[in-house]
Amino acid sequence: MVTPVPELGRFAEPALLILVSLSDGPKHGYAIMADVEAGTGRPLGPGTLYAALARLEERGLIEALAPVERRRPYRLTAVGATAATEQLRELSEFAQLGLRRLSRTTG
Amino acid sequence: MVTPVPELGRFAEPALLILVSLSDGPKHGYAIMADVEAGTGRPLGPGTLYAALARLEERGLIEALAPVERRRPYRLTAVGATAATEQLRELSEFAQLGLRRLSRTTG
DNA sequence: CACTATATATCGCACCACGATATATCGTCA
DNA sequence: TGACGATATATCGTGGTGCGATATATAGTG
Repeated sequence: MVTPVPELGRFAEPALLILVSLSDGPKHGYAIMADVEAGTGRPLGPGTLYAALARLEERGLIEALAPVERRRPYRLTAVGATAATEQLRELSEFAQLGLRRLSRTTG
Repeated sequence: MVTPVPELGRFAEPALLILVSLSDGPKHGYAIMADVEAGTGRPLGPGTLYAALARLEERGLIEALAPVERRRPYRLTAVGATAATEQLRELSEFAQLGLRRLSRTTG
């Protein structure tokens, strides 16, 4: 049997998943989908992906590179890298706090 | 000046924020709001809170205790604790991965 | 030649985050 | 006592967006 633990909504913001994927180096949409699914075990469908990419570019966190064949690669901007780093730091801190508390309770 | 780094959407799922807050021990809504804001620096308004509480109870991740005065406290269930722990572990792992990648890129 | 993988795009629905607003009680200070 | 701020819960409306479904097209492979 799968799903031993009930779903607790989303794992992380699709936007953050994308930024982390791009922190590896520039990638195009389809590669991001594959990378995210491989890295987190959760699928990131095209509907979610391309909408999020458009928003991230619009907000200057990523930027489009010259298309190669059919591929439309994106690169993390400095602003995007900073934003992602900050959010990940806070997220990590939060996760540690939560795990500490939970292990104290659960034993 | 504040906001040196642009907003990157939500910080974490309100549901997870609530579960972590309750991992400390039972709390009522208003106390959760204060706790979350104190712990993460981000406000959790009543609209978000009470809707999320209802959903979490419905799904068996938290349970209501007997009201005391005006207060309606909630407690984390065993299922909720397991779900939260699992999600936090994944989140932590993801954050570490992201930070490792980003520090490699940024230098 | 058929089928799968690669690749991007868009639509529509449903969910939900969240500010605003309402209501009520309690404490306290003038 | 009366005003005010803090405590406490509830609900509504709207905008944002997650995400499955669908469409389209090309490249590779058996």
